[in-house]
This record gives sequence, C-alpha cells and structure tokens, in this order.
Amino acid sequence: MKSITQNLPKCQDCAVRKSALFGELETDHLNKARELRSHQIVIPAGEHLYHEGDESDKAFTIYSGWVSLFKNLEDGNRQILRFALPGDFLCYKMGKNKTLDHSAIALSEVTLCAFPIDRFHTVISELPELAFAISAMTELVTERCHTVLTSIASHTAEAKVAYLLLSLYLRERVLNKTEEKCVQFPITQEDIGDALGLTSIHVNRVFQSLRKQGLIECKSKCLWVPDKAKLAVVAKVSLPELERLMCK
Amino acid sequence: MKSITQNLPKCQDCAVRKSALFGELETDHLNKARELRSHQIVIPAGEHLYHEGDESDKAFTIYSGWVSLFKNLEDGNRQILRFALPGDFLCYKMGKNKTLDHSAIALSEVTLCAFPIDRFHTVISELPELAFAISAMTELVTERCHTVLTSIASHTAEAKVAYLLLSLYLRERVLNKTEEKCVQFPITQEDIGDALGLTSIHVNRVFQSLRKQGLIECKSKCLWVPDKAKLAVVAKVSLPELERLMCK
DNA sequence: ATAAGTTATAAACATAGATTAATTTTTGCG
DNA sequence: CGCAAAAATTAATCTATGTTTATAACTTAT
Repeated sequence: MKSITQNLPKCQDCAVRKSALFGELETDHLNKARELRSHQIVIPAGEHLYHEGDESDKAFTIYSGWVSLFKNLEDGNRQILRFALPGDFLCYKMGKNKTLDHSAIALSEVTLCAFPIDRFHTVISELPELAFAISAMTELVTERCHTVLTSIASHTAEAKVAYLLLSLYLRERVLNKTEEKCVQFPITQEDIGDALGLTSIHVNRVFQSLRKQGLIECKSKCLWVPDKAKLAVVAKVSLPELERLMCK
Repeated sequence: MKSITQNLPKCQDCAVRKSALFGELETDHLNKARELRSHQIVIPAGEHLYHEGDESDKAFTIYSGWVSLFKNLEDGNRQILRFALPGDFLCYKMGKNKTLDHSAIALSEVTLCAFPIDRFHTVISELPELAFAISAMTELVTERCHTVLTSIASHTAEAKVAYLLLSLYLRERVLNKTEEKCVQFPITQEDIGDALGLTSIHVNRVFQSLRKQGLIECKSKCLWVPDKAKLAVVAKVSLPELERLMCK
C-alpha cells in the first residue's frame, strides 16, 4: 500500500467525478469539499481496504480499480455484498455507530481518494448539500441492494448471472468511454458464485450456456455483451430501469 | 384510510420513540422536530401505504402495526424486501430522486405518524443532528439488508426461515414489554416464502421441522421462541450480533 | 350458523443446482 | 522460458427445493 500526498489530481478534472459523490455539487462547494481530501492510496490486487469490525476513520472514493465488499461466514465461505467501481464512495458512516459490517478487498490494483472522517462531519454541518449528496448515494446503493436481493431470491441461476454481468457491464461502459468492444472485468467465476450464492461450477455451466446463446463473450478479464436488450430478457429485468439504476 | 389531526399523542411520551427516528435527539431538538409532524393516519390491513413508482411527498414513522415492503415481479410474484415494525421510518428520500423503488402494504391495521417532506428538508438544513439521525437509520437498514442477503444467498431453507423468525421475534419482543410468552406475528407462511424466495409449501415443511425440534411455537398470528440461542444456531447467526442489529 | 375465502398441511413426483473428483487451460512469477 | 498456482472446464451422482394436486383447518362476512 502506497500513500500519495503530493500533486494530487484536481477534482474538477477528475474523470469519475460526475458519477461520484461530488458529482452534483456546484464548483464553489466543490472547492470546499475537495479540501477534505487528504491523500491518495494505491492498493495492490488482493489486499484488504478494511475489515469487518473495524471502526471507520476514513472514507474513500474509488479513483480506479475494482473492489469487492463481502462478509466472512462461519463455514469459511464468504458472501460478496457488491462490487464497487470507480466513483463509488466507501466506508463512510454518518451515524454514531462507526463499526463496519463488512470487509473490502482490492480485485485489481486500486487507487483511492481518502478523506479523514472527522473533518467530514464538521463540513457536513455547514454544507447541507453534502449531506444530501451522501444520502443520495446511500439511497442508490440501497435500491441496488433491493434489486440484487430480488434477483438472488426469486430467479434461476441463469437469470442471476445474466443480471450481475449486465449490471457490471453497464457500469463499466459508462465509466470507460473507449471504443473497444470489451470492458475490463477483473473478477473470477468464483467471485460471481460468492456474490450470487452459487458454486463456481454451476456459474461455469451458466457461462457455457450464455456463450452458446451468443449473449456474452468473456475471457481473460474482459467482457463483451453484443446485445444488452437480449441479455436483459434473460436477466428478467427491464433494460431502461437497470440503466437508470446502474448509470445514475 | 382515516386521518387524525387533533389531539395527537406527544412524541416525548411515545412508546416507540426510543427505537424510532427521534430516539437520539435531545428534548429541545425533539420539540423542534415534532412540529414537523402533520397528522396521524390509520390504514386497515391489506391496504397500500404507497406504490412503487410513486413520488414520495410524505415520510412516515410507524406508530403501530406491521407493514410489508415489496417489489412486484413481471411473473406476477412479489419479492418482499423487509417487514417494517413500529418505530420504523418509511418513504423518505433525502436525494433529489424521490421515486420510490418499492411498494408498501399494511399487514395489520397500521397507525402512522406523517411528516410532509418539504418541511423536513428545511429543518434538516438547520438541524444537522436530524440529518445524522436519519442517516443512522438508513445505515442500520442497509446493514440488515446485508445480513438478509447473506442469509438468502448462502444458507438452507431451514436456516433462512429460522433467521427471519428470530429477527422478527427479537424486534417484537423489545417493542412489546408484556409478559405473555407469545408475541404478535401477523404474517402468513406465504409472506415468509415471498421474503425468502421459497414456496409457501416448503416454508410449511420447514415450520413442521422447527416445531418438531421444539424451536418455535407458532399459530394464529402469534409466535414464541422458547430458546433463542438454539434457534440462532439453526439460523447460522450469532445471537448477540443479531440482537444488536435488530434491537439497535 | 353457514358459506366463502384464506391459510395450512400432506404426499408424489420432477428438477435445478450442489458435491465430488479429475483434467485442462490460463496466469503470474523467478 | 519454464514452472507452480490459480482458474476454468467436464462429467457423474446426489439432494434440497419446486411443482402439482388435494384436502383440512381456520377466518371472516352475511
């Protein structure tokens, strides 16, 4: 883990800002908010950002890279709660209880913008816009959690996998404006199983089937969805609704 | 649906206050916050509180009764997201997007304290404590959602049912201080199935088994758990952690 | 008190997905 | 480049849960 405190990139130039916490703030508010940022952190793939049970004293915005948020189970398995992508705001709790209910691990090399939490609190008191912006993000995460719960509880394995792949594909597509047909996709079939409550073996079976149907192309950490509408049908979700939810 | 605007009960005497939104506010703040309340609403069992897609213009604290929050699926089924009990705060969104992502229906006769949302916003700006209190509740709901997701995704039907029954039993126990061994439990086996992604028939099989093991007694809208620790083992959850999460 | 609608229970059968175990392919590293 | 570890793939078997169909026990309203 490497800390960077000099020559930080400017928030107003940041590629992920529009989809991040400060996305809706006016420029003058932005300058005030930016002062909150203390440093950037670079974390190699596989390393923890924080552990379940830790007290949060920093908040992070992901600048680049993918993160997995999960709970460890008594039987040695883990339940992945969600995958966090650039622009996502992690590890901040406004309430008095600062104990974190889950762990976070870097799936690829990750760069974070870090904010000391105590400064945050005082600024929020003066800047209600920031409180509203944070709450808006929390509400979005909760809505996403509701749709994931729905997908996991009431659909087949094929629909669940299709739902997860499509969600992540849509998010990555808006973040990364390149013209390449594939987007980066740094998770394994086992990660997908841990997120959906399926074995990696069954995830593999579903992958074969989705590939045969021409719904996905996926290898070596890359994903391409030739026809999003078709995959949405298999995922049993309305594509416009999913786009709204995933791309803000 | 009946509206009450006269002789409302006082917040400082309210039986559910300590577990509700204003629970952590000081008395002087409380008086300010209480002015937000416009009226009480009584809703008969089976009637909707609001529908998915509605724009929220009021917020509610449940004063008495149980509510089911759910999404309707294309195949005619519904996914219950959670059951809301007295003290729960519903239907408020701080962010700009006021569209509700789920519906709510009364499971028993429900009395609500209603707050017009526009007044709320201005008060929050002046009273950061209220913003923190609301966020603390949202964070609690999110953590509960994480544990439900975990239970649904990675445990057996027996563990899921045990988890849900124990959660609700613990919540109802702290709300209702009576000495009766049973607590009210106004939901059907089908509701439980809709919450956990199981058929009501399989929920029934699990009920038989839990009863045979002496882990629950449940009939005519009442529930008794003779040994919470034993049920927690079946639910694959740590009882102290669940008690913290469910009883605040 | 009776009828009508819900909710719970029961049993037989079908299947999606888990489990186990082995093999192949890809990735990362010295 | 070549090795070791991780990830993906395949196949055989097993089991938890869904499906279907019926009936019984409650609730609620007339």
